[in-house]
Amino acid sequence: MTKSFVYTASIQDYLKHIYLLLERGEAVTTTALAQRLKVRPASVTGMLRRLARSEPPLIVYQKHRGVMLTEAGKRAALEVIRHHRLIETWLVQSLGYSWDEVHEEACRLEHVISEQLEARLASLLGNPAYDPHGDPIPDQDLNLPPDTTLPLASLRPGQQGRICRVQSEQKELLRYLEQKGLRPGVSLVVVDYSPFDGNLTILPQSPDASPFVIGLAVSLKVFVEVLP
Amino acid sequence: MTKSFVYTASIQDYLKHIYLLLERGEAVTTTALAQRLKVRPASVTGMLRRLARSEPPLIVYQKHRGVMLTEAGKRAALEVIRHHRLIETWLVQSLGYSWDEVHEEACRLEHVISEQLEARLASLLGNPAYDPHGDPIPDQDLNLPPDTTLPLASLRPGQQGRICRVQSEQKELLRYLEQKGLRPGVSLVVVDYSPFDGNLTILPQSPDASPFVIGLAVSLKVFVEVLP
DNA sequence: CAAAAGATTTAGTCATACCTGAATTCTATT
DNA sequence: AATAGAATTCAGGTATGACTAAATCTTTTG
Ligand SMILES: [Mn+2]
Ligand SMILES: [Mn+2]
Ligand SMILES: [Mn+2]
Ligand SMILES: [Mn+2]
Repeated sequence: MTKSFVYTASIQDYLKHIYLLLERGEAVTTTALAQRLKVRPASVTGMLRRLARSEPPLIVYQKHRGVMLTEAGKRAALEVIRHHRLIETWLVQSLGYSWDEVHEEACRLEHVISEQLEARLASLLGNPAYDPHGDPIPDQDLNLPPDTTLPLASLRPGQQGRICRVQSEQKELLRYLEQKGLRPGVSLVVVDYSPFDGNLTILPQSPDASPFVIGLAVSLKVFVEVLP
Repeated sequence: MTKSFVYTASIQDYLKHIYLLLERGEAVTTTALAQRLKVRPASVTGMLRRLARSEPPLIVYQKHRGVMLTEAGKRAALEVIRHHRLIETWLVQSLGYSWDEVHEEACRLEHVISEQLEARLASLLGNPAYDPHGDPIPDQDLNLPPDTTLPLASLRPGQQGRICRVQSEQKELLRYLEQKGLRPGVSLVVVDYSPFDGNLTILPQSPDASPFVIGLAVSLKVFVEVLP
C-alpha cells in the first residue's frame, strides 16, 4: 500500500514545508522554502528538480512559476505531518512536556517511526484530532477535518471566539500565551480594537481573568472559532 | 558534561556492537563486526581507524590485534544501549508490542531521542533496570547491575533456575520461547541432560506445564540465575 | 619450520545525497 | 525597454561511508 517511507528525512522536510505553505495559502516560493529549511535558494531549486523528476513525481514544478504537490507528494507530506503531530501530542499527554518544548523532538522523531508505531501511538492517545497547538492531525487515511477558524486579529469588539489553534513554533510566544491563559479550548471576548495599530483588548472567559491588550504579532497567530 | 551526541548513527552502531561483543566476552574481530553491521570487513577496518583517531578517541585500536573502548567510547556505547533498551521497554509496556517486534524500531529510534526524552521515558516507566528481554538498562549514570546469570545450557538435572535474560533478536526464537512460556521471571527445573548433543529436558514451574526438550541453540541463549 | 589458509589491512574508487557561490536568466514592474 | 528582484544553472564541494582487489599479517597445519 502506501509505500511511503522510501524518502529521506530531507525530502520529507521539503514536502512537509511545501504542504504547510500551501495550507496557509502562502506562496511556495524558492526563497520561502529556503528560509524555512535553512538552506540557500540554489539548494531549493536543486531539490525541487529532484522532487519533480522522482518516480513517482512528488511535485509538479514549473520553473519560475511555482510548485504543486502531486497526490504522492501530498500523501508523503501528510504522513510526516501526522507523525509530527502525534508525537507532539504524545510528548505532552504522556510525558509531561509543555507545548513549547515539543517541536524539535518531533522534528527528529517524525522521520523514523514506523507505521506500526504511528498506529499504536494514535490508539494509545485515543486517536486525537488535534495536537497540543491545535494543529489538526491527519487521520489514518490522511484526511483532515475542515478548518473553520479565523485569525483572532479579525474579530472586533463584542465578538466572542474560542481559541482553536496557535500557529507558531516560537518557544517564547508559546510560553507567553500559556502564561496569559490563551490555549486551545479557551473562550474569550474582544472588548476593544485600536485601528491603525491593530491592537485588540481581549477578556478570556475564565473567573479570575481581566482584560489585556495583544498586538497583531500575536493575534495573527492565534486562530479562533467565532461563537454566536 | 556528556557531550555525547555529536556522533552519527553509524558510529553509534559500531560502538554499540563493539560494546556488546566485549560484554559477552566474544572477540571483537573485524569479521564479527562486519557480520553484525552487515558491511564488508574492509569497511570495518576503515571505521576502526576513524574511531581510534577521533577526538576524543573512542577506541584503542591495534592493527591485527583488537579493539578496546576508551572511556568516551564506552560512554557513547552505553548511551545508545540505554536508549535502545528504554525504547524497547516502552514499546512493550506502553504500546502493547510483543518482545519480538521491538528490536528494529528501537534500532532506529535510539539515535534520535534527546536526553530529555530519555529521562522522561525512564521516569514514565519507573526507571526500569531490565528491558523486555532481560537485558540490563544502564542507569542515568550509565552504570549496569552486576551480571550473575549463567546460560541455561550449563545447568544439569536437578538444578533449578529462574530465567533472567534471552540474548537473541531472532523473532522466531523469541516467539518460540514465548509460546513455551519461557520468559524472564519464569523458574524451571532441569530434569534431564543428554550428553553429546547437549539437549536439556526442562520443566517450567507453572501449574499446567509439562517437561520438554530444548537444544543447545536455545539453551545457550537463555540466561538464568541458579536457584538453591 | 615452512607453506597454506584465513583474517585483516591498504589503496584506490565509488556512491549517495545534499549543499554552495557565482554567473546567468527569467519575471514583473515601471 | 530598462531594471530590480527572484529563480535557476553551472561547476564544484563536502560529508559519510561503503566497496573491490591486492597486499600483508597471523595462525594453523603438515
Ligand atoms: Mn505514517
Ligand atoms: Mn504542532
Ligand atoms: Mn542518552
Ligand atoms: Mn533488548
